[in-house]
Amino acid sequence: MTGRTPGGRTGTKGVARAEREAQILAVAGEVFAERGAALASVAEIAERAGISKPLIYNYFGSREGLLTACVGHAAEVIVAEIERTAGLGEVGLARALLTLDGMFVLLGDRPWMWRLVNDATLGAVGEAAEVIAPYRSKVDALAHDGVGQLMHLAGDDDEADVSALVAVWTSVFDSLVGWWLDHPGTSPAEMSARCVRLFTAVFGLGAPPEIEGLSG
Amino acid sequence: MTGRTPGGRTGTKGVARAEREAQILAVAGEVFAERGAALASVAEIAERAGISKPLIYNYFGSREGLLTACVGHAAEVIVAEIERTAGLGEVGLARALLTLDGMFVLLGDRPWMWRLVNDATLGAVGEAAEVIAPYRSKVDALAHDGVGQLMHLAGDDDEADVSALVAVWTSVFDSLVGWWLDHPGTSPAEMSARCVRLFTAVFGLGAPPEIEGLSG
DNA sequence: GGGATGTGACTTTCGGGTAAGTTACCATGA
DNA sequence: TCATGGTAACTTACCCGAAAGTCACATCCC
Repeated sequence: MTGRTPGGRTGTKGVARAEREAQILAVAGEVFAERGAALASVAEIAERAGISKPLIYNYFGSREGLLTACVGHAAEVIVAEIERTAGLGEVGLARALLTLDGMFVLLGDRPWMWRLVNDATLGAVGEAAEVIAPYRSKVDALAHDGVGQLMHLAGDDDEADVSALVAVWTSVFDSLVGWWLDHPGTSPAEMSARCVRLFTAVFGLGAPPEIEGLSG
Repeated sequence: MTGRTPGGRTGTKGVARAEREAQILAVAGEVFAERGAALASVAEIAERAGISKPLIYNYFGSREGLLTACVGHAAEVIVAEIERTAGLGEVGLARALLTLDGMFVLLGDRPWMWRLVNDATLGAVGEAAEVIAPYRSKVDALAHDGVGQLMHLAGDDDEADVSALVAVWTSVFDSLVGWWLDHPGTSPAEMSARCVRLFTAVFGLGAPPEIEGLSG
């Protein structure tokens, strides 16, 4: 008697387990990315997926489990793409542009993946942080590799300098992808062309002049 | 009878209103920046400040009011500094380096300010978003100005290209400041010197070669 | 009919916010 | 100098809503 059925139907809808799981994962990825991983509620995910909250717990055990699955899947896909382009044999700016281009193509039909993996609130304690750490390490190592080559060419082998430039490059990459995601309707090819123009313009400027007025 | 005093003393501690307000503002700024604006709880702020939660509501009305005060103050200080260095008359990379240097000096004794103003979770709806929007606009306009000069020199006046490069430059600035905040013990002068080295190394590379294998 | 799929209604926890009362400081009058 | 009362500063103990997580039950397909 407790489980009356006034509004919605209860009982199975004939959706296979694997299919439902993939659907939840996709919807959850979008919501986590849109609201921020720490702020999204599983009630909203359930609503957007057209199912009830307990079903999500039935499939993923906990909110943390769901987030972990989303983040793990997205990170794996993204890192694989970065590794692919890094292994193509190009160096320097050419490698950078190839990596960007590959990412634009990859994210074409799941733009939320990038936002999810780079969510700032993931860094907090929790299972998701542990899941994403190794992927972040891999990406950092690849960036360190590429940036190190460039810096060596420029005659600067200071380890702290390389570390700082890795942070900068990672951030440049993120901002270009972010800008692209914020301007839908631009094809990957167009965006890659834009990146080439920007790189050419910026790197064509030459070294900066002497600066006066700095502290110290 | 209700207001018993089992553990801590109740009643005034003789702290003047202005002093207490400044103390709460400073502690709240740190906590908001550390946990993320959307995730920090006023209970933790109260605990770290050594006072009770209702006192904060007495001073700032609501959590939103407290956050707004923190963000507004921090944004004002930071934007003023950026405007100061932007008005110094330098252009291009020299202006960029001066702005960075000024920011390092400014943030020396309140490093949390940067993280707070650039908190990603501030963008969500709420009073704090409205408070920070005009400051963000100002900074964007200044960056747009500087980047536009550079791009014009390089012969690229495409508005979308400029917009994208503004995003990139903002992000580069943020990553350099962030790296510095993550490596305490480095003086502003040392960090500025590092920035000069990095800029010199990167911009000395020259334009990228032709790339093959891009999409499209 | 039995297992897989699915749900309404519930409990629990946590954090924002409030009501009501307590204590210290300080001015005033004698 | 000392009582006295008013006010500013502060706290305990509570309320309330939102979101995580659970339970018993309902439905469908073979």
